[in-house]
Amino acid sequence: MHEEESLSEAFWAVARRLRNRTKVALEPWDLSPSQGRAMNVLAHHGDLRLSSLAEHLRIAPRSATEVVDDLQQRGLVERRPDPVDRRAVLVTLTPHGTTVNTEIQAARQAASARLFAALDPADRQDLARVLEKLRDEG
Amino acid sequence: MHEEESLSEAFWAVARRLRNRTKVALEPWDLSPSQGRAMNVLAHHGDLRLSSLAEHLRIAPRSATEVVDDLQQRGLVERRPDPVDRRAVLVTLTPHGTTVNTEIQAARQAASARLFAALDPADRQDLARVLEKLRDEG
DNA sequence: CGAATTACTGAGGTTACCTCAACGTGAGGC
DNA sequence: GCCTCACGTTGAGGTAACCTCAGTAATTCG
Repeated sequence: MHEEESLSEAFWAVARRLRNRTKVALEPWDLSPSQGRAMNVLAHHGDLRLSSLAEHLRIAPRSATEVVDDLQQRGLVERRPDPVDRRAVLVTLTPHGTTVNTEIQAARQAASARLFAALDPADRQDLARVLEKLRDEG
Repeated sequence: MHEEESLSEAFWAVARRLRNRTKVALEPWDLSPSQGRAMNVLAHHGDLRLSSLAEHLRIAPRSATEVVDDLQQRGLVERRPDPVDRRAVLVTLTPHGTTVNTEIQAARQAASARLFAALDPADRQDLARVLEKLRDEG
């Protein structure tokens, strides 16, 4: 009866630990959540219009302008005119931005690896299997 | 090599689903995160001084005053003088607050149960076992 | 041409916190 | 009984990371 409750409690307890570690690992870059996600979205999708970047980040276009402004000031991102629509702006990672994003992902991965390292291979496999079910079904 | 990365990715994907569901389930009460947690802390610990409630919530005492103010206005919580120290204030759930907290926990549990229901008992046990390790060790 | 779209800008608002300083009251040490 | 410290409250002001609304300029499309 209380199985689900303790499951979600345990889940959140682990999530909290994981979040703390990645937060600490990401502090050196001092990026807001949206800024970090923006870098990653751009790394995966290549150039994006400001409007579609906003959609990916689920923030208002007005806010995306500021996120990109900040990222651009730091030289992580640049604006280019869209060749097929001169009203539009394409946002791209600069080479430096690509490097930084790679570093950030590495730090993030290292942080979580340190937590999951407490598990033996069998546990990791169990966890991976169950998480996949939870992610895909339900 | 990429095992930890996908593990944490899967973990966060599941966390996101879980968070969305509980958020939706909790909307009817319109409580801030700290307010919700405060109710729960009080339900578990009984009376608490405002200062120790603040510690439990990891917020500043100044902010705890406001959280309790709001909860009190809604009749979920009441302030009583501490019998052993008349400077101090004890915060308690009212009967109504206890009821509401129970309802909230039920809604939260129902929301997560719907997700974890996708698992068969063996998977649930595996998950519980692995999460416990991650929560306690690491 | 006129309407719609794209992004930028400014102004102002929101939430959920924070710090700092001051205040009234009460507790405890000596 | 004094002095200092602790407890909660209050006010003022600040912050991050968003939001909406309104208006502008450039451009595209029917």
